[in-house]
Amino acid sequence: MATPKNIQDFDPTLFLEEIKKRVDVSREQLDAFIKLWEFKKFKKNEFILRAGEVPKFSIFVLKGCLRQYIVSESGEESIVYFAEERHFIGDLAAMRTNTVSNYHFQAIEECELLTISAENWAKAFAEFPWWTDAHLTGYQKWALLLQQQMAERHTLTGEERYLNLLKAKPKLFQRVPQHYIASYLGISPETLSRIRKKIFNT
Amino acid sequence: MATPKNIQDFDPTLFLEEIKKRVDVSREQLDAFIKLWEFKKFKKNEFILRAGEVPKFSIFVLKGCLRQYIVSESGEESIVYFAEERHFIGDLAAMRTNTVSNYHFQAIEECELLTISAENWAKAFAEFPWWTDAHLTGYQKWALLLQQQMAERHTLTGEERYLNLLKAKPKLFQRVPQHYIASYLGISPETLSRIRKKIFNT
DNA sequence: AGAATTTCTTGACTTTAGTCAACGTTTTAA
DNA sequence: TTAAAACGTTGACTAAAGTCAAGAAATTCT
Repeated sequence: MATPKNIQDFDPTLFLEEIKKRVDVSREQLDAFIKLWEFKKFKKNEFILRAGEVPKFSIFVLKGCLRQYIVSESGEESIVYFAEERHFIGDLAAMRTNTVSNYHFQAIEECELLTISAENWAKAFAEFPWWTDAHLTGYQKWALLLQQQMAERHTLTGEERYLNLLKAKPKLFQRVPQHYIASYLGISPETLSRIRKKIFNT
Repeated sequence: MATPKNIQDFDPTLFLEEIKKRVDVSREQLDAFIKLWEFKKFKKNEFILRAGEVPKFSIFVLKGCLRQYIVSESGEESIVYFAEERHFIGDLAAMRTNTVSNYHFQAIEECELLTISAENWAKAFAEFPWWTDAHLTGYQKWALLLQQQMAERHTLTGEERYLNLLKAKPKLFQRVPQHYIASYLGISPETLSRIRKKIFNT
Protein backbone atom coordinates (compact mmCIF):
# COMPACT_ATOMS: atom_id res chain seq x y z
CA MET A 1 0.00 0.00 0.00
CA ALA A 2 1.02 3.58 -0.49
CA THR A 3 1.87 5.38 2.70
CA PRO A 4 -1.05 7.57 3.82
CA LYS A 5 -0.95 11.29 3.16
CA ASN A 6 1.19 14.36 3.54
CA ILE A 7 4.41 12.86 4.68
CA GLN A 8 6.08 16.11 3.85
CA ASP A 9 9.55 15.27 5.08
CA PHE A 10 10.88 14.50 1.63
CA ASP A 11 13.86 16.18 0.09
CA PRO A 12 12.59 18.44 -2.69
CA THR A 13 16.04 19.10 -4.14
CA LEU A 14 15.71 16.75 -7.09
CA PHE A 15 12.31 18.10 -7.99
CA LEU A 16 13.36 21.73 -7.77
CA GLU A 17 16.44 21.05 -9.85
CA GLU A 18 14.35 19.61 -12.62
CA ILE A 19 11.98 22.57 -12.60
CA LYS A 20 14.85 25.05 -12.66
CA LYS A 21 16.37 23.19 -15.57
CA ARG A 22 13.26 24.04 -17.54
CA VAL A 23 12.29 27.53 -16.36
CA ASP A 24 13.70 30.43 -14.42
CA VAL A 25 11.45 30.99 -11.45
CA SER A 26 11.67 32.52 -7.98
CA ARG A 27 12.00 30.61 -4.75
CA GLU A 28 8.62 31.91 -3.54
CA GLN A 29 6.88 30.60 -6.63
CA LEU A 30 8.52 27.24 -6.18
CA ASP A 31 7.53 27.04 -2.53
CA ALA A 32 3.91 27.72 -3.36
CA PHE A 33 4.06 25.31 -6.26
CA ILE A 34 5.55 22.43 -4.34
CA LYS A 35 2.73 22.56 -1.80
CA LEU A 36 0.45 21.23 -4.53
CA TRP A 37 2.38 17.96 -4.57
CA GLU A 38 2.05 15.03 -2.23
CA PHE A 39 4.72 12.53 -1.25
CA LYS A 40 3.95 8.83 -1.71
CA LYS A 41 5.87 5.60 -1.40
CA PHE A 42 5.23 2.37 -3.25
CA LYS A 43 6.66 -1.08 -2.79
CA LYS A 44 8.32 -3.08 -5.51
CA ASN A 45 5.81 -4.45 -8.04
CA GLU A 46 2.98 -2.43 -6.53
CA PHE A 47 0.53 -0.89 -8.98
CA ILE A 48 0.50 2.88 -8.87
CA LEU A 49 -2.28 3.36 -11.41
CA ARG A 50 -4.21 0.76 -13.37
CA ALA A 51 -5.70 0.65 -16.87
CA GLY A 52 -9.47 0.88 -16.75
CA GLU A 53 -9.41 3.32 -13.85
CA VAL A 54 -9.50 7.11 -13.82
CA PRO A 55 -6.02 8.26 -12.83
CA LYS A 56 -6.16 10.04 -9.48
CA PHE A 57 -2.84 11.79 -9.88
CA SER A 58 0.16 12.47 -12.08
CA ILE A 59 3.71 11.68 -11.02
CA PHE A 60 7.26 12.91 -10.59
CA VAL A 61 9.81 10.25 -9.62
CA LEU A 62 12.09 11.15 -6.70
CA LYS A 63 13.51 7.67 -6.24
CA GLY A 64 13.09 4.28 -7.87
CA CYS A 65 11.86 3.27 -11.26
CA LEU A 66 8.48 2.48 -12.75
CA ARG A 67 7.09 1.20 -15.97
CA GLN A 68 4.12 2.31 -18.06
CA TYR A 69 2.58 -0.40 -20.19
CA ILE A 70 -0.47 -1.21 -22.26
CA VAL A 71 -2.12 -4.59 -22.67
CA SER A 72 -3.26 -5.41 -26.21
CA GLU A 73 -6.54 -7.08 -27.12
CA SER A 74 -4.70 -10.37 -27.39
CA GLY A 75 -3.39 -9.92 -23.86
CA GLU A 76 0.17 -8.99 -24.74
CA GLU A 77 1.94 -6.48 -22.52
CA SER A 78 3.90 -3.71 -24.19
CA ILE A 79 6.02 -1.33 -22.15
CA VAL A 80 5.90 2.18 -23.58
CA TYR A 81 7.91 4.08 -20.99
CA PHE A 82 10.33 3.68 -18.10
CA ALA A 83 10.41 6.52 -15.56
CA GLU A 84 13.55 6.69 -13.48
CA GLU A 85 14.49 9.43 -11.02
CA ARG A 86 13.78 12.98 -12.24
CA HIS A 87 11.13 11.88 -14.73
CA PHE A 88 7.51 12.92 -14.98
CA ILE A 89 5.01 10.21 -15.81
CA GLY A 90 1.27 9.73 -15.86
CA ASP A 91 -1.81 9.98 -18.03
CA LEU A 92 -2.66 13.65 -17.77
CA ALA A 93 -5.18 13.54 -20.58
CA ALA A 94 -7.24 10.86 -18.83
CA MET A 95 -6.84 12.47 -15.42
CA ARG A 96 -7.98 15.88 -16.62
CA THR A 97 -10.95 14.61 -18.58
CA ASN A 98 -11.93 12.20 -15.84
CA THR A 99 -11.80 9.24 -18.21
CA VAL A 100 -10.21 5.85 -17.76
CA SER A 101 -6.63 5.32 -18.77
CA ASN A 102 -5.43 2.55 -21.06
CA TYR A 103 -2.13 2.30 -19.26
CA HIS A 104 -0.83 0.50 -16.21
CA PHE A 105 1.80 2.19 -14.05
CA GLN A 106 3.74 -0.18 -11.85
CA ALA A 107 6.71 0.20 -9.51
CA ILE A 108 9.67 -1.84 -10.70
CA GLU A 109 11.57 -1.01 -7.52
CA GLU A 110 10.54 0.56 -4.25
CA CYS A 111 9.58 4.08 -5.29
CA GLU A 112 9.34 7.52 -3.76
CA LEU A 113 7.06 9.73 -5.78
CA LEU A 114 5.61 13.19 -5.81
CA THR A 115 2.04 13.17 -7.01
CA ILE A 116 -0.35 15.89 -8.07
CA SER A 117 -4.13 15.56 -8.17
CA ALA A 118 -6.36 16.76 -10.99
CA GLU A 119 -7.55 19.64 -8.78
CA ASN A 120 -4.07 20.76 -7.93
CA TRP A 121 -2.93 20.30 -11.49
CA ALA A 122 -5.68 22.72 -12.56
CA LYS A 123 -4.60 25.14 -9.82
CA ALA A 124 -0.98 24.98 -10.90
CA PHE A 125 -2.07 25.53 -14.47
CA ALA A 126 -4.13 28.60 -13.52
CA GLU A 127 -1.66 30.15 -11.07
CA PHE A 128 1.75 29.42 -12.54
CA PRO A 129 2.12 30.35 -16.19
CA TRP A 130 5.77 29.31 -16.13
CA TRP A 131 4.61 25.81 -15.26
CA THR A 132 2.20 25.70 -18.16
CA ASP A 133 4.94 26.95 -20.41
CA ALA A 134 7.43 24.34 -19.24
CA HIS A 135 4.80 21.67 -19.58
CA LEU A 136 3.91 22.61 -23.11
CA THR A 137 7.54 22.73 -24.16
CA GLY A 138 8.06 19.33 -22.61
CA TYR A 139 5.19 17.83 -24.54
CA GLN A 140 6.23 19.42 -27.80
CA LYS A 141 9.66 17.88 -27.52
CA TRP A 142 8.32 14.58 -26.33
CA ALA A 143 5.90 14.15 -29.22
CA LEU A 144 8.72 14.75 -31.71
CA LEU A 145 10.89 12.26 -29.88
CA LEU A 146 8.17 9.63 -29.99
CA GLN A 147 7.83 10.15 -33.73
CA GLN A 148 11.55 9.73 -34.09
CA GLN A 149 11.46 6.52 -32.08
CA MET A 150 8.70 5.21 -34.30
CA ALA A 151 10.82 5.95 -37.36
CA GLU A 152 13.72 4.12 -35.73
CA ARG A 153 11.44 1.22 -34.97
CA HIS A 154 10.85 1.08 -38.72
CA THR A 155 14.35 1.56 -40.05
CA LEU A 156 16.59 -0.10 -37.45
CA THR A 157 16.98 -3.76 -36.50
CA GLY A 158 16.40 -5.00 -32.97
CA GLU A 159 20.13 -5.12 -32.42
CA GLU A 160 20.58 -1.51 -33.45
CA ARG A 161 17.74 -0.37 -31.23
CA TYR A 162 19.24 -2.31 -28.32
CA LEU A 163 22.60 -0.61 -28.78
CA ASN A 164 20.94 2.80 -29.05
CA LEU A 165 19.03 2.28 -25.82
CA LEU A 166 22.14 0.97 -24.09
CA LYS A 167 23.93 4.15 -25.04
CA ALA A 168 21.02 6.42 -24.14
CA LYS A 169 20.04 4.87 -20.79
CA PRO A 170 22.90 2.63 -19.60
CA LYS A 171 21.76 2.69 -15.97
CA LEU A 172 18.38 1.27 -16.91
CA PHE A 173 19.98 -2.07 -17.76
CA GLN A 174 21.35 -2.43 -14.24
CA ARG A 175 17.97 -2.12 -12.61
CA VAL A 176 15.19 -3.61 -14.72
CA PRO A 177 14.70 -7.26 -15.77
CA GLN A 178 15.87 -8.01 -19.27
CA HIS A 179 12.46 -9.05 -20.52
CA TYR A 180 11.16 -5.58 -19.69
CA ILE A 181 13.83 -4.13 -21.95
CA ALA A 182 12.75 -6.60 -24.63
CA SER A 183 9.13 -5.52 -24.27
CA TYR A 184 10.13 -1.86 -24.55
CA LEU A 185 12.23 -2.55 -27.65
CA GLY A 186 9.44 -4.58 -29.21
CA ILE A 187 11.31 -7.87 -29.43
CA SER A 188 10.86 -11.22 -27.70
CA PRO A 189 12.97 -12.02 -24.61
CA GLU A 190 14.57 -14.88 -26.54
CA THR A 191 15.62 -12.59 -29.35
CA LEU A 192 17.10 -10.11 -26.88
CA SER A 193 19.03 -12.92 -25.23
CA ARG A 194 20.47 -13.90 -28.60
CA ILE A 195 21.33 -10.32 -29.51
CA ARG A 196 23.27 -9.97 -26.26
CA LYS A 197 25.05 -13.25 -26.82
CA LYS A 198 26.10 -12.13 -30.26
CA ILE A 199 27.29 -8.72 -29.09
CA PHE A 200 29.17 -9.80 -26.00
CA ASN A 201 30.67 -13.08 -27.30
CA THR A 202 32.60 -11.51 -30.16
CA MET B 1 6.71 28.68 -54.75
CA ALA B 2 4.39 29.69 -51.98
CA THR B 3 2.15 32.61 -52.87
CA PRO B 4 3.44 35.85 -51.32
CA LYS B 5 1.80 37.18 -48.18
CA ASN B 6 -1.50 38.05 -46.63
CA ILE B 7 -3.88 36.67 -49.13
CA GLN B 8 -6.64 36.98 -46.61
CA ASP B 9 -9.52 35.88 -48.77
CA PHE B 10 -9.61 32.38 -47.42
CA ASP B 11 -12.63 30.76 -45.86
CA PRO B 12 -11.95 30.42 -42.16
CA THR B 13 -14.91 28.13 -41.51
CA LEU B 14 -12.93 24.91 -41.28
CA PHE B 15 -10.40 26.46 -38.96
CA LEU B 16 -12.99 27.98 -36.67
CA GLU B 17 -14.89 24.71 -36.52
CA GLU B 18 -11.83 22.88 -35.33
CA ILE B 19 -11.12 25.45 -32.64
CA LYS B 20 -14.69 25.36 -31.41
CA LYS B 21 -14.55 21.60 -31.26
CA ARG B 22 -11.80 21.98 -28.68
CA VAL B 23 -12.80 25.04 -26.67
CA ASP B 24 -15.77 27.30 -26.09
CA VAL B 25 -14.72 30.78 -27.07
CA SER B 26 -16.35 34.02 -28.21
CA ARG B 27 -16.47 35.30 -31.77
CA GLU B 28 -14.39 38.37 -30.80
CA GLN B 29 -11.63 36.20 -29.40
CA LEU B 30 -11.64 34.10 -32.53
CA ASP B 31 -11.49 37.14 -34.80
CA ALA B 32 -8.48 38.50 -32.95
CA PHE B 33 -6.89 35.07 -32.91
CA ILE B 34 -7.28 34.38 -36.58
CA LYS B 35 -5.45 37.58 -37.48
CA LEU B 36 -2.28 35.92 -36.22
CA TRP B 37 -2.47 33.38 -39.02
CA GLU B 38 -1.37 33.77 -42.58
CA PHE B 39 -2.76 32.02 -45.65
CA LYS B 40 -0.32 30.17 -47.90
CA LYS B 41 -0.58 27.93 -50.93
CA PHE B 42 1.83 25.23 -51.96
CA LYS B 43 2.04 23.20 -55.13
CA LYS B 44 2.10 19.44 -55.24
CA ASN B 45 5.43 18.00 -54.06
CA GLU B 46 6.64 21.38 -52.92
CA PHE B 47 8.61 21.46 -49.67
CA ILE B 48 6.91 23.46 -46.97
CA LEU B 49 9.65 23.06 -44.38
CA ARG B 50 12.93 21.16 -44.62
CA ALA B 51 15.02 19.20 -42.14
CA GLY B 52 18.15 21.10 -41.19
CA GLU B 53 16.38 24.44 -41.27
CA VAL B 54 14.74 26.40 -38.48
CA PRO B 55 10.99 26.17 -39.04
CA LYS B 56 9.57 29.58 -39.82
CA PHE B 57 6.00 28.67 -39.02
CA SER B 58 3.58 26.06 -37.78
CA ILE B 59 0.62 24.86 -39.82
CA PHE B 60 -3.10 24.21 -39.98
CA VAL B 61 -4.32 22.43 -43.13
CA LEU B 62 -7.33 24.01 -44.84
CA LYS B 63 -7.09 21.98 -48.02
CA GLY B 64 -4.84 19.27 -49.37
CA CYS B 65 -2.59 16.78 -47.69
CA LEU B 66 1.02 16.82 -46.58
CA ARG B 67 3.52 14.41 -45.15
CA GLN B 68 6.04 14.76 -42.34
CA TYR B 69 9.06 12.51 -42.64
CA ILE B 70 12.51 11.93 -41.25
CA VAL B 71 15.54 10.66 -43.13
CA SER B 72 17.66 8.15 -41.23
CA GLU B 73 21.46 8.10 -41.16
CA SER B 74 21.39 5.43 -43.82
CA GLY B 75 19.27 7.68 -46.03
CA GLU B 76 15.97 5.88 -45.58
CA GLU B 77 12.82 7.99 -45.52
CA SER B 78 10.26 7.29 -42.84
CA ILE B 79 6.90 9.05 -42.85
CA VAL B 80 5.75 9.83 -39.32
CA TYR B 81 2.58 11.78 -40.02
CA PHE B 82 0.04 12.64 -42.69
CA ALA B 83 -1.85 15.90 -42.23
CA GLU B 84 -5.11 16.12 -44.13
CA GLU B 85 -7.70 18.89 -43.89
CA ARG B 86 -8.41 20.07 -40.33
CA HIS B 87 -5.09 18.91 -38.96
CA PHE B 88 -2.36 20.86 -37.23
CA ILE B 89 1.20 20.01 -38.15
CA GLY B 90 4.68 21.40 -37.64
CA ASP B 91 7.69 21.32 -35.39
CA LEU B 92 6.73 23.75 -32.67
CA ALA B 93 9.57 22.73 -30.39
CA ALA B 94 12.18 23.59 -33.02
CA MET B 95 10.36 26.75 -34.09
CA ARG B 96 10.07 28.10 -30.57
CA THR B 97 13.64 27.33 -29.59
CA ASN B 98 14.99 28.58 -32.90
CA THR B 99 16.72 25.28 -33.59
CA VAL B 100 16.78 23.19 -36.73
CA SER B 101 14.13 20.57 -37.28
CA ASN B 102 14.86 16.93 -38.13
CA TYR B 103 11.70 16.68 -40.20
CA HIS B 104 10.72 17.43 -43.75
CA PHE B 105 7.22 18.70 -44.46
CA GLN B 106 6.12 18.26 -48.05
CA ALA B 107 2.88 18.86 -49.91
CA ILE B 108 1.48 15.62 -51.33
CA GLU B 109 -1.22 17.54 -53.19
CA GLU B 110 -1.74 21.20 -53.87
CA CYS B 111 -2.28 22.64 -50.39
CA GLU B 112 -3.96 25.60 -48.78
CA LEU B 113 -2.53 26.23 -45.35
CA LEU B 114 -2.84 28.61 -42.46
CA THR B 115 0.52 29.31 -40.91
CA ILE B 116 1.58 30.97 -37.70
CA SER B 117 5.02 32.44 -37.05
CA ALA B 118 7.04 31.98 -33.86
CA GLU B 119 6.28 35.57 -32.88
CA ASN B 120 2.57 35.19 -33.37
CA TRP B 121 2.56 31.84 -31.68
CA ALA B 122 4.08 33.51 -28.62
CA LYS B 123 1.47 36.25 -28.83
CA ALA B 124 -1.36 33.74 -29.05
CA PHE B 125 0.12 31.88 -26.13
CA ALA B 126 0.29 35.06 -24.03
CA GLU B 127 -3.05 36.54 -25.00
CA PHE B 128 -5.37 33.56 -25.38
CA PRO B 129 -5.31 31.19 -22.41
CA TRP B 130 -8.02 29.04 -24.04
CA TRP B 131 -5.62 28.44 -26.91
CA THR B 132 -2.83 27.36 -24.61
CA ASP B 133 -5.27 25.09 -22.85
CA ALA B 134 -6.52 23.50 -26.06
CA HIS B 135 -2.97 23.10 -27.25
CA LEU B 136 -1.85 21.37 -24.09
CA THR B 137 -4.80 19.02 -24.13
CA GLY B 138 -4.06 18.23 -27.75
CA TYR B 139 -0.47 17.35 -27.01
CA GLN B 140 -1.36 15.28 -23.97
CA LYS B 141 -3.71 13.17 -26.04
CA TRP B 142 -1.32 12.98 -28.94
CA ALA B 143 1.60 11.74 -26.88
CA LEU B 144 -0.55 8.95 -25.47
CA LEU B 145 -1.72 8.05 -28.95
CA LEU B 146 1.84 7.87 -30.23
CA GLN B 147 2.72 5.53 -27.38
CA GLN B 148 -0.23 3.39 -28.27
CA GLN B 149 0.84 3.29 -31.90
CA MET B 150 4.31 2.24 -30.85
CA ALA B 151 2.80 -0.59 -28.81
CA GLU B 152 0.76 -1.61 -31.85
CA ARG B 153 3.87 -1.50 -33.97
CA HIS B 154 5.26 -4.07 -31.56
CA THR B 155 2.27 -6.37 -31.13
CA LEU B 156 0.52 -6.29 -34.51
CA THR B 157 1.60 -7.62 -37.90
CA GLY B 158 1.89 -5.40 -40.95
CA GLU B 159 -1.43 -6.71 -42.20
CA GLU B 160 -3.20 -5.85 -38.97
CA ARG B 161 -1.71 -2.37 -38.93
CA TYR B 162 -2.79 -1.88 -42.54
CA LEU B 163 -6.37 -2.86 -41.73
CA ASN B 164 -6.38 -0.59 -38.67
CA LEU B 165 -5.21 2.38 -40.70
CA LEU B 166 -7.68 1.59 -43.46
CA LYS B 167 -10.46 1.72 -40.90
CA ALA B 168 -9.13 4.83 -39.17
CA LYS B 169 -8.33 6.93 -42.24
CA PRO B 170 -10.07 5.41 -45.29
CA LYS B 171 -9.89 8.61 -47.31
CA LEU B 172 -6.13 8.72 -47.01
CA PHE B 173 -5.84 5.69 -49.28
CA GLN B 174 -7.63 7.50 -52.11
CA ARG B 175 -5.20 10.37 -52.19
CA VAL B 176 -1.66 9.31 -51.31
CA PRO B 177 0.63 6.92 -53.23
CA GLN B 178 0.69 3.42 -51.81
CA HIS B 179 4.39 3.48 -51.05
CA TYR B 180 3.79 6.43 -48.70
CA ILE B 181 1.32 4.30 -46.78
CA ALA B 182 3.95 1.55 -46.65
CA SER B 183 6.53 3.97 -45.29
CA TYR B 184 4.11 5.17 -42.63
CA LEU B 185 3.25 1.60 -41.62
CA GLY B 186 6.90 0.65 -41.52
CA ILE B 187 6.78 -2.00 -44.23
CA SER B 188 8.28 -2.22 -47.71
CA PRO B 189 6.15 -1.29 -50.75
CA GLU B 190 6.42 -4.89 -51.99
CA THR B 191 5.11 -6.26 -48.72
CA LEU B 192 2.19 -3.83 -48.79
CA SER B 193 1.39 -4.88 -52.32
CA ARG B 194 1.30 -8.52 -51.20
CA ILE B 195 -0.82 -7.75 -48.17
CA ARG B 196 -3.36 -6.03 -50.40
CA LYS B 197 -3.35 -8.90 -52.86
CA LYS B 198 -4.00 -11.34 -50.06
CA ILE B 199 -6.80 -9.29 -48.54
CA PHE B 200 -8.63 -8.39 -51.72
CA ASN B 201 -8.22 -11.71 -53.60
CA THR B 202 -9.96 -13.83 -50.99
C1' DA C 1 19.21 -22.51 4.01
C1' DG C 2 16.16 -24.46 0.95
C1' DA C 3 11.99 -24.49 -1.87
C1' DA C 4 9.44 -21.94 -5.06
C1' DT C 5 9.24 -18.68 -8.41
C1' DT C 6 10.94 -15.88 -11.85
C1' DT C 7 14.19 -14.91 -15.24
C1' DC C 8 17.42 -16.07 -18.76
C1' DT C 9 19.40 -19.10 -22.25
C1' DT C 10 19.56 -22.34 -25.97
C1' DG C 11 17.96 -25.35 -29.81
C1' DA C 12 14.84 -26.45 -33.54
C1' DC C 13 11.52 -24.82 -36.39
C1' DT C 14 8.10 -21.31 -38.40
C1' DT C 15 6.47 -16.94 -39.71
C1' DT C 16 6.91 -12.42 -41.26
C1' DA C 17 8.97 -9.20 -43.82
C1' DG C 18 12.96 -7.47 -46.63
C1' DT C 19 15.77 -7.44 -50.94
C1' DC C 20 16.70 -7.61 -55.70
C1' DA C 21 15.27 -7.81 -60.24
C1' DA C 22 12.02 -7.74 -63.93
C1' DC C 23 8.11 -6.05 -65.95
C1' DG C 24 3.49 -3.86 -66.59
C1' DT C 25 0.78 0.30 -65.57
C1' DT C 26 -0.12 4.96 -64.57
C1' DT C 27 1.10 9.65 -64.26
C1' DT C 28 3.68 13.60 -65.52
C1' DA C 29 5.75 16.85 -68.28
C1' DA C 30 8.01 18.48 -72.58
C1' DT D 1 0.84 12.97 -77.63
C1' DT D 2 4.54 10.75 -76.76
C1' DA D 3 8.67 9.95 -74.02
C1' DA D 4 10.17 9.71 -69.48
C1' DA D 5 9.53 9.03 -64.88
C1' DA D 6 7.19 7.23 -61.08
C1' DC D 7 4.48 3.67 -59.25
C1' DG D 8 2.77 -0.96 -58.39
C1' DT D 9 3.07 -6.02 -58.89
C1' DT D 10 5.18 -10.43 -58.94
C1' DG D 11 8.71 -14.13 -58.38
C1' DA D 12 12.67 -16.12 -56.15
C1' DC D 13 15.49 -15.86 -52.48
C1' DT D 14 17.28 -14.07 -47.86
C1' DA D 15 17.17 -12.16 -43.36
C1' DA D 16 15.11 -11.00 -39.05
C1' DA D 17 12.44 -12.18 -35.54
C1' DG D 18 8.78 -15.13 -33.31
C1' DT D 19 7.26 -19.53 -31.13
C1' DC D 20 7.58 -23.57 -28.44
C1' DA D 21 9.92 -26.35 -25.35
C1' DA D 22 13.42 -27.61 -22.15
C1' DG D 23 16.53 -26.63 -18.84
C1' DA D 24 19.98 -23.55 -16.23
C1' DA D 25 20.62 -19.59 -13.34
C1' DA D 26 19.20 -16.13 -10.35
C1' DT D 27 16.09 -14.18 -7.13
C1' DT D 28 12.59 -14.17 -3.62
C1' DC D 29 10.24 -15.80 0.25
C1' DT D 30 9.63 -18.28 4.39
